[in-house]
Amino acid sequence: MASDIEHPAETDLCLDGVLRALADPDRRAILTTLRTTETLCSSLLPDRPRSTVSVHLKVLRAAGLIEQRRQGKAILNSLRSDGAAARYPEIVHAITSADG
Amino acid sequence: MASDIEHPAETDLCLDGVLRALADPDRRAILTTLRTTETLCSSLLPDRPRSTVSVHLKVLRAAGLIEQRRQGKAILNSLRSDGAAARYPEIVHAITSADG
DNA sequence: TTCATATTTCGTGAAATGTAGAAAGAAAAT
DNA sequence: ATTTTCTTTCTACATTTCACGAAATATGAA
Repeated sequence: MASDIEHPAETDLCLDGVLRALADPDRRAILTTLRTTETLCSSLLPDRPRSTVSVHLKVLRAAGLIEQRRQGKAILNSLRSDGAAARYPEIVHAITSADG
Repeated sequence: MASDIEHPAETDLCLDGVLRALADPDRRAILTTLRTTETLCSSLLPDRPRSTVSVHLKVLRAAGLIEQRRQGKAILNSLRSDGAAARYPEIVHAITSADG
């Protein structure tokens, strides 16, 4: 059973989704972490339950901001360079480099 | 009775407020209009009741994105250059110039 | 002051979002 | 096949957000 992780095409992204995804401090914190390291779901936001972090990651992935790929049992999360960052380069760069 | 319109100081602004204000299509449409013309509340978003537009303007003002000043009976809305645009220049510029 | 204009606030309901525990899914090791 | 590990979905609930009409406020004119 291939557990495909769905990543939207760049053309399916919309500014609204990107901005709503970015309008949450926890999700921006996730992006800040991913800027320097590929990280597992369980390592991001240690103070939140896994299910909560998982939902945040789903929002970020649907917005085209991150990429998730399975590696063994775990799933590696990283910034996605061909998605929102490609379609709205200035916006994504400005916000993800603004720090928290 | 002076009805002061409160504009937050630049130092009181926060990224979260700015991004949440920008994460709404109607509010971004307002900003797009204000980019070229000072406009009355009643002229922005003709398809929405005044009360709704008024709340959007309040959110934008609290985020430091717009300035409101009374002129006679009406209130003129314009982009604010010393607020969010000064504190988060790249972000605000990137988003407000991305258009819809 | 009374009236007209322009906007804001209030009260309410609908929709979206965030949180979290429990159960289920996916992959590797035994 | 069973167990273990990591993650996601399910389900429920609380909070937030948004929209709208009605009433209230602010200003200028008659």
